[in-house]
This record gives sequence, C-alpha cells and structure tokens, in this order.
Amino acid sequence: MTVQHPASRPTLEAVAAYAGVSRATASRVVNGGAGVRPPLVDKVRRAVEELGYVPNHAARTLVTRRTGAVAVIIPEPEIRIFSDPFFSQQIRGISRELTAHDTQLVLLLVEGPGDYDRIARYLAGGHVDGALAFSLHTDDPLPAIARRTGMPTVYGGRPGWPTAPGERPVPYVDADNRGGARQAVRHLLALGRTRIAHIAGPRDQTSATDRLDGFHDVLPGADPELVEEGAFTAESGARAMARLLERRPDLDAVFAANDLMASGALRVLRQHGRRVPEDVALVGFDDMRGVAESTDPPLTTVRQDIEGMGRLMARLLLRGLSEGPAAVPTSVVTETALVRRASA
Amino acid sequence: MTVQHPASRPTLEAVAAYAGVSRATASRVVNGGAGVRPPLVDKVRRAVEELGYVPNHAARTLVTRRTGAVAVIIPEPEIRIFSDPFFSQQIRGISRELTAHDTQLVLLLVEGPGDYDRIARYLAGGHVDGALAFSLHTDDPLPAIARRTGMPTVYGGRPGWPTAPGERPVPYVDADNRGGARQAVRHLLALGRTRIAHIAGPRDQTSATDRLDGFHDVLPGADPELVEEGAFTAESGARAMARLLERRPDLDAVFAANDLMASGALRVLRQHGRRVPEDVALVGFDDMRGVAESTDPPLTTVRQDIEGMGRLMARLLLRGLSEGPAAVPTSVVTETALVRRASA
DNA sequence: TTGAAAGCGCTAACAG
DNA sequence: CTGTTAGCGCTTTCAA
Repeated sequence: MTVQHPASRPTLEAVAAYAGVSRATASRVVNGGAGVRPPLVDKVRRAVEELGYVPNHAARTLVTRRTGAVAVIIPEPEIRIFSDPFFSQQIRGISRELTAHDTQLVLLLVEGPGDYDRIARYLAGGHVDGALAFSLHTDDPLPAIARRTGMPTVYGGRPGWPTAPGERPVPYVDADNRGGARQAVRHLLALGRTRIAHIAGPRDQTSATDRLDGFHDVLPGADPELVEEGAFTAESGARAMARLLERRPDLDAVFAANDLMASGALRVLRQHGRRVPEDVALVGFDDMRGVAESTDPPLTTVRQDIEGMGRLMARLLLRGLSEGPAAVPTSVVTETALVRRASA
Repeated sequence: MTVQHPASRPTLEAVAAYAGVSRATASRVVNGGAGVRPPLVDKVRRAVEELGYVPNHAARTLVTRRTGAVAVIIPEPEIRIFSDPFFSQQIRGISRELTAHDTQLVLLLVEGPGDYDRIARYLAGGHVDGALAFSLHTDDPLPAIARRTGMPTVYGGRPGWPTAPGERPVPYVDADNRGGARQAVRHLLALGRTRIAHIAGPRDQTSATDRLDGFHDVLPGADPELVEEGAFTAESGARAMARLLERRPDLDAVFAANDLMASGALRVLRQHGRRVPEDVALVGFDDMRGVAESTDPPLTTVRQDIEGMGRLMARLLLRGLSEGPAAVPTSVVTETALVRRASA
C-alpha cells in the first residue's frame, strides 16, 4: 500500500499547454498522430514523455463508447469438471490474443444460477465491449442475456441446442471432437482390435456426445454393451471400466472420452489382470498434461490445441468488434491429432 | 454477435425526467437514497425499474476516480511451476471476495520481462483501484512499479528480500510454510524415524526456503547429505530421490517440499525396492488435488488453505482501498494442517 | 430535502 | 492542418 489518492496525473490539457498546441491536436497525436505535421507531433510526443502523461481511460470510454475490455465468463462448476489445465491453457490463449490487441481481460466466475443477475447487470453496465463464454449447457441463461444486452459474444465449445429458426447462430470455437474420436477408433482398428469399447462422457456435454458420435461413425454396428458412460473423472472411468469388463470380459480395446477416465480405466484393467496394451489397447482424449504421459504405460491419446482455441475465440470476438458481426464466421472447428504412446 | 452499437441505454437524465425529479435527486437515489424523502425514492426506483436503467460506469469513474476493479497480476512462468490447481484455487478465492464487494477482477498475465512495460502503463492508466500480485522473485520489477504508480498492492507469498530501511513493508499473505514443514517432520519423528531426508524446492522461492527452514527447526543437526534440492516438479523429485538413495541408502523417511516432488520420489523409492511407508515414510506438502490422494499409497501431506489465502489477499486490498493503507496489516500468515494418509 | 450548475478528461464535428 | 466548441453521463458543491 502506498499513496491513497494517487497524485492527480497530468491531463491532455497539460500536455497541450506544454507543447503549445490545442487539446485537439494533442489528442490526435496521442491517438496515432494522423494528419498532424511532424514538428508538432514531435513537440507533443516530447510533452507526453516529459510529463509522463497517460490517457484517462474513463474519459476516453465515456466518449468513444469503447472500453477496450472483454469479459471472460466461466461457470464455476466447469472449472472442476473440465479439470484445471484445460481452463488455464484456454485462458492463456485468450490472454495472449487480447494483449496483442491492447484489450483487457475481465474474469467473471459464475458461482451458481443466482449469479447470472450479476453477470447480466455487468454486461448491461457497459464495462466491456464483448464477452467470451464457455461450455454452455442446454438451459444456460447466458445466450439470452447476451442477446438481450446486445453484447457480442463468442462461445467456447459447441452449444448443446440447435439454432432457433430465424435466429443468428451463435459463433463458437470447438475442437473437432468427432473427428478426433474417429482417429482414435481407427487407430485401434488398425491395431487389429475387434472388440472395441467406449467410455463416453456425460450426455449433456457436446464434447462427450460428439466423441461418442465419432466412435459410432467408425463402428456403426457396435454392440451397445460395449459403451458405458462416465463423468469425465478418473473415478467414474474406473467404475465404467469395471462394468464393461463384467459384461464383456472379451473386450480387447477401449477408447475413453478423456484421459482422466482412461487413467481410471487403466487402473481397473490392471487390477483385473489385463496387460495394456497387449491384452487391451487403450486410447484417451485431451493429451492432458500431467496425466497422459505419466500413467504406466503412458497413454496414446488425441490432442487438441486448447491454447489455440482460446486464441481463436478472442480473435473472432475482436474481429466482430471491429468489423461487425458479419465478419465473424459462425463457428470454427480446430483440428485434433493422435499422439501415439505406449498404451495402444 | 448481435447488435454492433448497443442500443443507447437510458441515462440518469431520462430516469429523472420519468420520475419528475432532478438529475441530482435521481443520482442520490441510485446511490443509496440517503437524504431523499421516501415518496421520491420510490418514484425514482420505479423509473429505474421501468426504464431498465443501468449506470454508465465510465461516467461514474470519471468523476469519482474509482474504477471498482482490481488487477490480478500473474507471471506466466509461475502458472506452470506452481501447477495449475494452485493458481485456479487462489483465483477462485480472490474472485469470491471481490464479487462480494462488487469489485471486478482484471487478469493480467505477464509473459516475460518485456511485459512489465505494459503492466506499468496499465496500472498508471487508472484502469484499476488496486492490484494483487504473486510469488515475487528477488529482482521482480513489480514492487517498484506499484510504488511508482502509487498503486495499492497486496502480494501472495512472502517476498524474497528484506524491507529496505525506511520503506513501508509490502503487505502479503502467505501460508505458514515453516510451521507446516515442522508439522511434517515432527510427524515423521513421532513415527520413530531417525534418518529423515528432505527434498527441498528451488532456493529462490521463499515457500521452498521456508519449508527447508522448518525442517532444520526440528532437525537442527541434520546431516547435509540428507538434503537435496528439486524444482517442485515430479521429475525433479524423482531425480533428487535417486541421489538421496545413492548417498544414504539407509534413510527411513523423506519430507518432500511439495506433493509433485513426493510423487516422483515415491516412484523412485518403489523402483529401488523400498516399501512405503514400511521401509521409508513419505510426507509431501500442498495436499494437491489429483496428486496427493491418487498416488499409491496416498500421500500424507501438509494442507494449506489456498482459496482462503486468495480471499484474504482480496480482503486486505479492499480494506486498504476503503480505509487507507494504515488499516492493512503488514502481512498475514495462514495456518497449515497435517493430512494423514497412508504414506507416513 | 431538492435543484441548478459546474466540471471530471477526453474525442469529434465543424470552421477556419 | 489546426483550433474552437460541444458534449459523453455522472457526481457534487452550493443555494434555495
């Protein structure tokens, strides 16, 4: 803690006076200097330097109606389910892109349903120019709020409902979950496996259902007994694996919808005396740092570029902000890549 | 993306007209309504409701010189080293506290040394009322920037240098690392272990040196051969453990300065045929989710209230903001607790 | 208790 | 190319 009321900083007025020009000219120079004669530009620049002038953000926002800030809205529960690395990598990507465009990141953590009032007020309050939001569930109030407040918003992850007729589809960025799942299953097939099981994620998350769809794309006639549902946690993966093993002790491969579930499945496989990959080949999804490479054996998995997705979200939003909604593609799907390790 | 230029929202002027009062009275009501007669208060409230009025933040900031926002500054590299859960829990605590006080959280990720210019400009720009910063290294430019810009700042983690004479000590919040280490080592002692080793963290982090100090508090005459240094990663923990085992194959207990290193050590212990806890008892630090309970055996470790520390940081800052620096205690150290599991 | 008026610091027409 | 002028929407003396 230092000064309580920061010594009042020099204003544009002061800079103008110091440089011997009008406030308007000083303003022009500060904002790029277009259309101002070089000698004057120099004088003003020197004045800015000398006086240590920094533009007052509030005053600028008041007249331009641009805040230079973007809200990142994260539902609290997600932060857990989605496991932290995911969250922080995405944030990093967003932060990089925003910083490169001189835009600030305001973090809004949503604790519970009651919090949406606060979020709505915040968005309506003109604190930010746009918003980035994540992993919408079917009944998520956010899109309605965004629409009502007219706040340009880009979503992370494919929304769980179809676009209403006549409504502009919401722009989102997502990994190619379905394609990635196909890569995983095809790999297992190429290994000569014939009884491939799938541990799916929760039905209310599109990333989970998309992966399940990818599984069925490659194995259209898969025995329903070979599919189990987990909750994207290691524990749930272990339980799903146990059920699978009970029903189909003859299975020779497993594609788990994420690495956490794969790690749980791996533990159970070993407990049941199965060797991985000899008896049962195992593929995960996410290439989650600290999990995928550190299991024994390390997981073959599907990698998605999480940071890149974050960057892309920010880029779409910024483009929409500067060029209008029409410049924003409805959605962008990023590629996934199979990472071969020892488990399959 | 919806509207490009948000439909201009109603102003105080509009509310005042609608309610049939002056702008001044409307303003008073919006800000609590002190000193306004009830009937008028009601009228204005109704007008606000009817019109859907939300105060313009920029205009308010311009006159009050308060932004209602706080910057959270996180050095990029730390985000990795410190492992993500730490980061996100701390953020959560901060967010909770700020939200409760209607204050916004602006996230500033620092990518590299060059970024400090940007940070300095940002803090000088009057975008925020205060700042929260983390894990300072000895040569960190942040404190100087904070001082220069007169930005009230609270730090997370004990700074790595002594307060310069005549300077106000920086306020910080930290876990009782030293006390926690003592708890860990005493526990090992109580178990009857006599050759207790320590895998310390990097010398330039006070959390590491404090834990090392705690170790020495309880074991003042410890053989230097029983202390090794790691980098707070699982890999470095494994390497340190290997060196320790080579030098002192007779060791019967290990206190690792964090859970990640403990997990690496555990792996190496097993590879060398040591049973844990029978042959070698092992204690970690952090009670890191997803690590401590999921190793085999689960780790006995020292828990710190990370979210609570975050909350505390925010609370100190907010208090300083409203009551002046004098109201902020120099620093607060939070308690740690030994969590007994199977490894010791 | 209420209202009138000044002004926070800046940008953006508009004239010159 | 530069300066003058009018606000942006709000809070806050100061008078009434």
